[in-house]
Amino acid sequence: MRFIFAGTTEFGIPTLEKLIADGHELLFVITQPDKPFGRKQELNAAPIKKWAQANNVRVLQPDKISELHDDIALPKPDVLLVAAYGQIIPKEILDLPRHGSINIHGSVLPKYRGASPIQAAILHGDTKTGITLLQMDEKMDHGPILATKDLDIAPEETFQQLYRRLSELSAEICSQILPQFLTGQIQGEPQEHSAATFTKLLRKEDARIDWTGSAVNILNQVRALNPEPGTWTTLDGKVVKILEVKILPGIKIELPGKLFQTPEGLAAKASDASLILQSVQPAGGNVMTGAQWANGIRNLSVKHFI
RNA sequence: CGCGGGGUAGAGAAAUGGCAUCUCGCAAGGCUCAUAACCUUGAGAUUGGCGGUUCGAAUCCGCCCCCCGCAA
Repeated sequence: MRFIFAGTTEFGIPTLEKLIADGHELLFVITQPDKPFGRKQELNAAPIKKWAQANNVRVLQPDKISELHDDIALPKPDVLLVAAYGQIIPKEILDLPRHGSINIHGSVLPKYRGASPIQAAILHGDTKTGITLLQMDEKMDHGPILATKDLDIAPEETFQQLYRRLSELSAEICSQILPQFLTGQIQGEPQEHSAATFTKLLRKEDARIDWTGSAVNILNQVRALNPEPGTWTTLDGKVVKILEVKILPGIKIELPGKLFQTPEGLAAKASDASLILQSVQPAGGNVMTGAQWANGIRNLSVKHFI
């Protein structure tokens, strides 16, 4: 198989490595242009670009992928494989390769179409998710399904852990399914569109903790949204990131967001239970345990998150 | 020159020109049926670095190094 890969995040790396190990030919990689990043507007290359450079693979970084019409058409690739590219790809481009374009999606479609399927699964407290391999059409995550693979979500699993496991599962499914698709042994099955659900792009406000919510919801939010965009709340008007929490059953205090000491460390009250703050980061400060943070807070007993 | 917070004992924080303090941890001892308890004592600091102002600088001024939040 001769293929082109389009992707930006590290999600696609295990898949690329697996496909190359299987003997498939990677023609080149398409990724987003380098963008100013960080406090000093430093230019930072996307993870896929770094990987490609380290492996002597050609990298193209168009502002719009349609600029690459000829680059994609001329080498007559078998497929264009897309994973977390971050741009809408027009149909003219999708149809260029002999067998069209294939997308790897981090959920079992038609559930969680859109930008943040992995976060959505954790956020909703799902116990199962998976990977879908689908043929791309003009609508987002809408095309015929070639294959899916399920994966159980562990109760305490974080976004990063799940993300990594799903990226490895992607490598498996591509290695197994793509060759069969090219030889016609597998054909796409249309999705059940009436069952489709969608995930929105996560915004900063989605990551703010509502202390009047249930402890389980807050736990899921913390698991799903770290490190990006980073779950947060405020104390005395200053932002505090909440990186890791554990549920502490029982209600002792009425005010939501109220801070108090426990044998296991600093905790804060939610509506139906409390959360032990295992790892926090005040604005301007380093990551620390809740207990360490508490050592420096004056009048802790009258403080509460808002 | 994108906006902003910060560097003080092993950790987290006070102290805005005058003996460097508090909480946690650590060490020794005491009290308790018991402890995330309490009491006593102790060790641990060149206050990021260099220079300047001053009788006196963590504190004021200048330069440099480093860490981080926002934004992108």
